[in-house]
Amino acid sequence: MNAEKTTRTKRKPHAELRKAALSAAELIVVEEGLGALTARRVANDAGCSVGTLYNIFGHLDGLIGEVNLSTFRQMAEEASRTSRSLPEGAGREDRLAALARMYLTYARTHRNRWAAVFEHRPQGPADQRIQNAEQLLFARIIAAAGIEPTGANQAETDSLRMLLAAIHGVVTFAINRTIPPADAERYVTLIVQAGVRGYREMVEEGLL
Amino acid sequence: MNAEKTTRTKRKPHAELRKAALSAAELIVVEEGLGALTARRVANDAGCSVGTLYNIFGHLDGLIGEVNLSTFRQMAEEASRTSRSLPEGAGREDRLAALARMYLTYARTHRNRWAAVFEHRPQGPADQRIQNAEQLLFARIIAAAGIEPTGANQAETDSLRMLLAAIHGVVTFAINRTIPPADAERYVTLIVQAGVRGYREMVEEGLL
DNA sequence: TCCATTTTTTGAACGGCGTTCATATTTGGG
DNA sequence: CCCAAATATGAACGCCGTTCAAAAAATGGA
Repeated sequence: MNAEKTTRTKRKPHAELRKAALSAAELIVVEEGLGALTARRVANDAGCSVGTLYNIFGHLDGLIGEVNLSTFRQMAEEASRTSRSLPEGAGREDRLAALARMYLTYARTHRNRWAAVFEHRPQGPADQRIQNAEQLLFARIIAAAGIEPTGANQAETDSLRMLLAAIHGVVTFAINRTIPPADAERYVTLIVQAGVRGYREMVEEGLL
Repeated sequence: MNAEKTTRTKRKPHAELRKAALSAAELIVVEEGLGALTARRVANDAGCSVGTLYNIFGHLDGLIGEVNLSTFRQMAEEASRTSRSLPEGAGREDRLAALARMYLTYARTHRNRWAAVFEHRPQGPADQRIQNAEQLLFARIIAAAGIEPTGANQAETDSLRMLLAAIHGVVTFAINRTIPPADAERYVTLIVQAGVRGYREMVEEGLL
């Protein structure tokens, strides 16, 4: 007997509800932070029961993961926008500095979204999609900086990753008020300049 | 009438209980992470009721703050230990690189404690003691790097703060597996080298 | 059309959370 | 010894994430 015969077609794959829940969740995170996101509130705002939410997203982590995915996509889009707004002949240092300032501005403007991404790091293998989105963001930034992602010069990509990590650190400290927030913009610009110079010098010294 | 007369001496200022609760809380954080720290568990482990915990610490945040304070102190102690273990004539770059590796090692060895410090940032003015402890840690690191904390050269202190932020970013990304953990030690060393060179060059260029 | 079957939705329920508070207990000066 | 002040208690409140039996809705064949 044909097994295919008995499989029923899935009805509405709760597409609309999924979107509604996601919008509700994003709104809550944006306005009140990840801590305010609860299953009951999302269900209420989306107009369904908590059980239905669990049918759609599995666990609440799934919903949070979706919100964070969209945050990474938003940041990647912002990086592209920043890149396009730069003058054609801008050098690498200027491009990187502009992207670094964009990252700082994003973190400040979308503070809760930005924080949520780092507050909630799933550690299972479920975190693959997030990793992918993060790598995509980095690829976009590296491309926006005007570097071809040819695997030829691994040292160059490596040092760019390090620079991004360094920028992230400065932004984190600025948000945490570990360094004076007023200095943050100057700092991110400086660290790009220092990083570019340090990298260049180390290449010349043959250290890379 | 003498007001002093009517004030009763405080009995046991729950000194022992406070210590017991703190030890219990630290053990829970170290072994299971900040998420596992609950008032009921601490009360149970310390041998008191939840209400008593609230009498001692005000809110649970107070208890968490104490744990985080002790983490900063532990890290400051570690920085001093690392400094002492360096050869007498070690240069600044080597000292900073050693301290950066120490920071990475601490984050890995005491992962839950380290994460707790950044997971829980109080934003009220209650965060003053944490800020102080953090600044103390930085001062120790800067001293351990062999720099006199004279206010003379502000640019030097500024750039060191930036370097610490950069190191923090690399360590964060390594812990998050945003950059390959296997590369982390090399990365933190490299970023110190690049930072020192970039700073030096920018001073020569008159940019600082 | 109608009904058996599958899929989806529901809301109550469970245990645990932070926090509060009336009550009980302990304390030390007179 | 007694009593007022300090301290400790544990039950209670409203919330949380999560589960699940039962209800409701949707489907496809007769």
